[in-house]
Amino acid sequence: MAAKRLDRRVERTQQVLRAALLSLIQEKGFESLSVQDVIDRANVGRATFYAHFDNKDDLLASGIETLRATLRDRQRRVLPQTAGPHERLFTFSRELFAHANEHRTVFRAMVGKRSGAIVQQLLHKMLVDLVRDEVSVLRPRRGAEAVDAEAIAQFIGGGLFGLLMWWGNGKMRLPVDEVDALFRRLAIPAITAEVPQRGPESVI
Amino acid sequence: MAAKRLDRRVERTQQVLRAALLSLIQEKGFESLSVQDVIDRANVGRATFYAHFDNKDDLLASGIETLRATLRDRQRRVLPQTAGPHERLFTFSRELFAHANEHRTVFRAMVGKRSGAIVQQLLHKMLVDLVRDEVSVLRPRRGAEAVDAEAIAQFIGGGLFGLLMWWGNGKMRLPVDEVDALFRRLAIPAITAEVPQRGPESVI
DNA sequence: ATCGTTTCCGAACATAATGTTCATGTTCTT
DNA sequence: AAGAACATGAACATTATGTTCGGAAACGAT
Repeated sequence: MAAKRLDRRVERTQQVLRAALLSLIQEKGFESLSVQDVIDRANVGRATFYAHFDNKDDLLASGIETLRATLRDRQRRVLPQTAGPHERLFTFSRELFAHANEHRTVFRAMVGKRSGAIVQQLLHKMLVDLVRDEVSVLRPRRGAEAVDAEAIAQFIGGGLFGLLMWWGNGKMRLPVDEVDALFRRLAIPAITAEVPQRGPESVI
Repeated sequence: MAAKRLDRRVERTQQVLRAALLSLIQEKGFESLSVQDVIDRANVGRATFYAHFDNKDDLLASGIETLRATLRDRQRRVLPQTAGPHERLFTFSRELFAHANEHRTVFRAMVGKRSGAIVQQLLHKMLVDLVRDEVSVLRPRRGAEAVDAEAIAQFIGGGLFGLLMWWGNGKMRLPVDEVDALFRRLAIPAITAEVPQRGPESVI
């Protein structure tokens, strides 16, 4: 947890490596991109790379971690402005779509057919985590429902992922607000349906 | 479309290659598995492999195609027995979960952490396709709603994928019927919510 | 400013997989 | 039975991977 102050050189090289990866992804996609490419672009010794990361995938994972942090910050910055409890559920989704929209070039390169699978896997996991946070807060532990809560998180997280991929890889014709609204319209009923004794409105 | 009668040899080698792939996946996972491994196990010449498939991934894709066909057959066999219209929506889901349950060893090896990303990508796509078929049938084209229909398919397909992964990679504590029921409870409200003028019951 | 430590470099190296080619032999189909 | 289609296997060029090591440079602390 406690972020130990890292050696300047370490921070610098890791940063430059992530940057190189990002720029290369936009050019060639993740799959067709070698460690050699990265260290060339980053101007970093081969041995140095392997001193920091196990391989390509490890570097990517570190990059995704950065993204997650960025999204958290965005959300924190916006959260105090949203008053209604209706908007408070899945607050992150709006920021997610907005972020994807702003960096659409990078986004497309990352999750497009060329870059593919591993990136998507990591993104999927990240989204499920985000959803789980909200779902578990929303419905405190009540014994047997714990299983269902996780299932719901998996379902909605997966759905969000699918929606995001489709929207992002398509022409992105829908504006951010509309995809987000669409997501909410799809996700919220799924939650409420799992609590039959309450009406849809009482959940928020 | 029309399945041309293939040369016996062709059919045989492709089949033995797919079988070799499957058994190897269970041992090492898909990622850490070379073309060399496959052709050794299959007892097939190197040149022969590349005469049939472009690479590992291509072979895998062919395998998934087989799976899809299997599922289709299962569904066709069971469909006439299901009477109520309630069970007619997403009929394939039950067969899907059942199939995963029967071949849980293979399933786990395929989509587990070791095999990973590409397999999941293909499976995801397959599920979305299956869902789309049902959703588009359910709500015929009505102009502007076409966009939404695709979005719904993506959402539900993604959700199903998430659910399946979670269930399959976990301890599979829930019986088949319950996961399936869970899926329906989550998916169906998502559909009906998109047609506000109708009540939840009228859709089925 | 110096000193001890950490990191970086860069080149070399062993290993391993990839995808192609070709001459030859085998097995289909008709 | 004959010609076409397929399989073989070995060789080959290419490319990437991850590791090693001595020496140089940058760092943090005092």
